[in-house]
Amino acid sequence: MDIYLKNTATGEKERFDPLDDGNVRMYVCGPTVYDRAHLGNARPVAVFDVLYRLLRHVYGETSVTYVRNFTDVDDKINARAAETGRSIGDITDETIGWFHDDMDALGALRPDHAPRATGYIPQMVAMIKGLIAEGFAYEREGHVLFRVRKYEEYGNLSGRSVDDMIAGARVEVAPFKEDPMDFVLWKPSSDDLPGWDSPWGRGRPGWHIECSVMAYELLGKSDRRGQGRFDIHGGGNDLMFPHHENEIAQSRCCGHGFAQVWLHNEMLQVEGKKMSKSLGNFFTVRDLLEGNWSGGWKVPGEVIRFVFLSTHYRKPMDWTEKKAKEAEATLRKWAKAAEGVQASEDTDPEVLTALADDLNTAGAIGRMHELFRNGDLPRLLNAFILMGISFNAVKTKRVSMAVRESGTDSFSATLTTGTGTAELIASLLEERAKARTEKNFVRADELRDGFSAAGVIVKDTPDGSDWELAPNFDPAKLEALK
RNA sequence: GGCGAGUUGGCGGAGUGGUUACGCAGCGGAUUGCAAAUCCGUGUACACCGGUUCGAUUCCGGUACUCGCCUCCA
Repeated sequence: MDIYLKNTATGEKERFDPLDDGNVRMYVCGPTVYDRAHLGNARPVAVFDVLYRLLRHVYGETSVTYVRNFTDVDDKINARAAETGRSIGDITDETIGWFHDDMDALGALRPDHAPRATGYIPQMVAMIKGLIAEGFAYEREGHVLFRVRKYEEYGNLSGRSVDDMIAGARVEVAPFKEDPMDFVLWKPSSDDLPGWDSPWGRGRPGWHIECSVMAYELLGKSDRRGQGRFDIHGGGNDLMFPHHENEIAQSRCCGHGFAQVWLHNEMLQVEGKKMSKSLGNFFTVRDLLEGNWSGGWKVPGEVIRFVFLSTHYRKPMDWTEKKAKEAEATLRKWAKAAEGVQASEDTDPEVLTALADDLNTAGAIGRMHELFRNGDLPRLLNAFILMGISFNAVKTKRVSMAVRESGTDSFSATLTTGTGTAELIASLLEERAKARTEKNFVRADELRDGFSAAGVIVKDTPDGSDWELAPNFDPAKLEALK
């Protein structure tokens, strides 16, 4: 089974050829932990989780090593600590816990290693020392800066030349920089900020060096030929420059071969616009899970995942409420049909081929629709497992997608706990069924129209009636049907 | 200004040098006491202008528009 991936570094879709079939190694940039993960953070997690699963499927579960870091030393974290008066450790611990919870909800497997930057400070210091020794970095006023001009291939990944970048670019000009493009490897910390002792005084690492170090320690070090190489480095498109460019510069200048294949996912938008706090379309994964967003309803994690996977990772993806509803409807339909069905042992070849073709998840989903239509439920389930999509929450949830009026959300809570309204609906449905058997169509129609007017959507199936609440759900009208 | 990505039917979204994506919505039918649900059927779209070709939505060039990055946001 050949996997093809579009390598940003070469611009070509290439056949993936791991350095070591027995240990396929992948690194993905993880979050800076100062707050809940927003929806945009979740896209690369879902995308690279599918790749992780595919690699495990092809090379074997124990033959893949996946690393995703946590940046737990950063000025944004310091700022958050200063604002709240809480300790940095509290904030990062809590945020890391949240991140795991939220990504678990999306059905993402935990990486094999989820290192924290602060666990690798001595290694960072060592790498920086090496860079200085070789003339690739220099110390000024407690800072250590990377000498970009010294690395000739700088800019190759993102296709930029150093001169272009400086012309008209808003680069930070600091008096101690030799060149405006030089970036920080180490910076001094005042007493109130986290810091570690170093040859350059008490300070903290720059952002980029963390990834170079952790990728080397956990992946590159095990390169059989001792060249510090590993297979795949992934991340969001926005990280390509400067973050990934800087990682490459640092690592290559230490003699590390670094990543062979670079993958970048495109950005996420919301209702056609960039997600931002000022536009009011900013929400976290948790907000979606709990119904605390503009749509107002609780979006199960698998629905979020399904929406992500229905667009190719290298295309901009627009989160819309309409898509979320469609995704949920599809999952519910499949979940219902697949109840009690055993997944097949074999994977549908077309699903696998689609995924192996540069992670064509949308194509794979298209094929899954066909499997459903053809009644090949065992293979549909197998595809679900391969893509990490479950549907437990969708299956058990009777109330969700349409509940969005602020006043009705409390009812959904009541309903899911099985008290009050749910019993009333059940008894009225029973009454209607009885009326129909007795050919009392006047009462049956009255109930049918009544449900509709009260905002209860009834779906009759061979096994009985299913129902859900519509946005216009009106408990008073329902009560009046008694 | 520099760099990059994209433009597919009402909507979403794959893919291909000449044959059906697929889903949703719509329409027609079956079914139904009437509905709903379900099932069956149904849609010839690929921004614009050139070029290559027997033939291009698919390759090449240009134009327009959209979006992203260049500011430690994935």
